[in-house]
Amino acid sequence: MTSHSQDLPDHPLLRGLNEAQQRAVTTVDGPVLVVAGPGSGKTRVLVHRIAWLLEECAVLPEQILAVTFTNKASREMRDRIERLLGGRTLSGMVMGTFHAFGARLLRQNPGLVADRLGLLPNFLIYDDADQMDLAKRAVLAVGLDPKLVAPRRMLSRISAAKGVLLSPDEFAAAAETYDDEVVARVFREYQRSLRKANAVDFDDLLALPLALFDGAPGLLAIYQQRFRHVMVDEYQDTNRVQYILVSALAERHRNLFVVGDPDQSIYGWRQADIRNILDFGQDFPDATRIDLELNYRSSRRIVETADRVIRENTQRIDRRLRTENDEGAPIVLRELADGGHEARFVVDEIRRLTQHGGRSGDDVAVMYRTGAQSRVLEEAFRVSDIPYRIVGGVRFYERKEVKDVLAVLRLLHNPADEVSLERAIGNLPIGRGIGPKALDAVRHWAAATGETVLDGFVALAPAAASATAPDLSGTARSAGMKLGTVFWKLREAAAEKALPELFDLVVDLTGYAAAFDHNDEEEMQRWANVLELRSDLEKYGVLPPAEQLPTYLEQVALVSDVDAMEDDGRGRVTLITLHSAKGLEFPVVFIAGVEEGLLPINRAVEAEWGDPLPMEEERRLFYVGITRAEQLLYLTYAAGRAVYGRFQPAVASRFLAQVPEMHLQTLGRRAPTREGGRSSSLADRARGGGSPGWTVSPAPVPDRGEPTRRFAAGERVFHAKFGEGEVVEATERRDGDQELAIAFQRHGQKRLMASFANLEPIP
DNA sequence: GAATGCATGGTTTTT
DNA sequence: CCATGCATTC
Repeated sequence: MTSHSQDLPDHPLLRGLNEAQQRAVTTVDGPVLVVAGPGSGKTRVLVHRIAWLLEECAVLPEQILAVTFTNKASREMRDRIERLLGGRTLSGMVMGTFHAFGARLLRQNPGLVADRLGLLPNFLIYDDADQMDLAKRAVLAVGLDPKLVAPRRMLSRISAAKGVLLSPDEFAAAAETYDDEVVARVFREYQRSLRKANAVDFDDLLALPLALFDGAPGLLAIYQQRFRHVMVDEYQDTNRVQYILVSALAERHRNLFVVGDPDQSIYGWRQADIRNILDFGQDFPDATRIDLELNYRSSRRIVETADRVIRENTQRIDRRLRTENDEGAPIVLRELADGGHEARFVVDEIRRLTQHGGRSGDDVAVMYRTGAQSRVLEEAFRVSDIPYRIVGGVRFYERKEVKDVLAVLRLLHNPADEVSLERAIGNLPIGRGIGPKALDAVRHWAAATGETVLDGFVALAPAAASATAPDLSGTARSAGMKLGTVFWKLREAAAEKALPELFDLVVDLTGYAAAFDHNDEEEMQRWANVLELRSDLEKYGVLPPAEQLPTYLEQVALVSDVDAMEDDGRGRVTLITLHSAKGLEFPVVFIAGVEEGLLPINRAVEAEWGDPLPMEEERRLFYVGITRAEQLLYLTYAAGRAVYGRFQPAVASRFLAQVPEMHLQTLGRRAPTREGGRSSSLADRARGGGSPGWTVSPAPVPDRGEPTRRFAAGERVFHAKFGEGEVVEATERRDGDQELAIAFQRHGQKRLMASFANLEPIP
């Protein structure tokens, strides 16, 4: 156990760090948990710590494994370490996402992977859309109707199962309900066809390395020996498999350093297990815990608001976020009539800030809960003169025209990829004339010969001079021959041509290039996307020819939208989901759609009674959004919104009730509605109550008919959500209501309004 | 087998 | 509203 901070208080690598940060940097032995609030300099700590290990502790780059949440984060971290160490080489240091690390591990051990897992070295990583295709085919294959058994739901059940390392057999054995059995059947079929396609999904990238270690303990020992220091960022969003993976890797040297913030855990739906961080001390009893609570990012008003909002949650480590920053500007709240007005307000306000407020567009981000909200916002930006970029939305690599071309490239790399084959046949001109019947015949041939389906088509090509060929006749045969010939030619080209030239041949020979109507503006945009793919490919020319295509395909599968986000100096405003915004920061942040049903999302509202956890996750999401802002924060919501093209009235989010009135500036009047006088809108009620702010929780509308019972301190009460509790304090309010502080047995102390809480006295 | 037109249902969040 | 899937028609 050595701590250098006492010996070297003024080391260059520690200069400018506060005491807690210095401890985090210099505590290099044993397990360490850093609980880092937003803006508390955790990236700085990670960067300095790695530099410290290399400079002061004689650790070699290849002995370090650092796992980040996005590739962008790891890129930035690597850059910063390099800058800090002035050009010292970091080669050998492993830094990237869990998924990238898993993929790399599998790629580095092709022999074992083939032996133990039955995957050939050219295996592909299936993305979300591929997984959907596969799940749907699995549903059909087990004789079920995809309309009744939603493939998406199957996929999420399968993912959840894989997230706790269950095989299809184990899942089937544990099935309790009929629905579980259905899932089990689909799961088994899904996994079978995934392997048959020589492909893995995202969950496999985490689970298969563990499976490999199980079957080959020697391999695990090599990695355990190598990684003297294992670091994990955004630890609150790791799932059980990721936890097991890092614990296994760090087992020998026991230098596991994790950084996270339980209050920013927003991936519960992806099996992220908040227990990983909450129970770290139990899992590693000798762990050092370091808290970073001082926020350097945001104004005091923003920090206090965030702190006040998150304190409502019951499932958290009690701590207080603080800052020494200036008070800053008030948080702006604005109600608009609908989504369109909201979008225009945002755009107008940004125009004002950029034209008269000295802001640049890239200082600004607009955040929202659901991807669907980006549509109206984008519309408003498009008609404005303000440049913008959307992070997320329809991903580049998921665009139909891009996926079509990628399908061919993937087939050239992995001929077993039937999802891509079907896609190519269905969407490219070269697939014309090949229907289900023809495909079936080729499948039969493939099953009989042990070849792939694609090879069945190639066998039809005269040039291939194959001894056997699928039994086809008539138009199907000639169509199959054409397809086979194209792939036969493309394979030859793939062996000798650089990627951009291969691309040219692909779009040419498959007839895809000719299929775009040059007079149609939309089609030209799609063609432009296809061409963007080509310029993408040009970057891979520096690699050895045999590695170009595989490296590219791997990159396509593992790159995220945030990763691809770059500052191009054009001053673009960022439109981004709250989830994607985690880890980012902007001087100016707008959070749009702060409404019941949206933030919190409907599902969480519906689940609330039976399960309060989703609601708490929604609140964390709001918290993440607030804490992205450095100086200016705008919160907007609409009195109504088009859902599925139908107008739905909306109510301000309950979360707004926690925004301290003293930090709030409410802008403008509410747009006129046709509802007449009575409205449950928060703004209306606040005005009606005579005080210009938020004093009451807006969620449930009080039943005016019943007189509210009065409560006194010491009285025992029952609450539908929080259960039994005791009134600690009862304060009379001017409006005749009571403000109660109640200590609940299971959920801690809460402040509730008597008229809203619906409390039952317990005698 | 392909093109066209109608019906239906789907929106959390992503590596 | 929009994307997808199915039925109808050629």
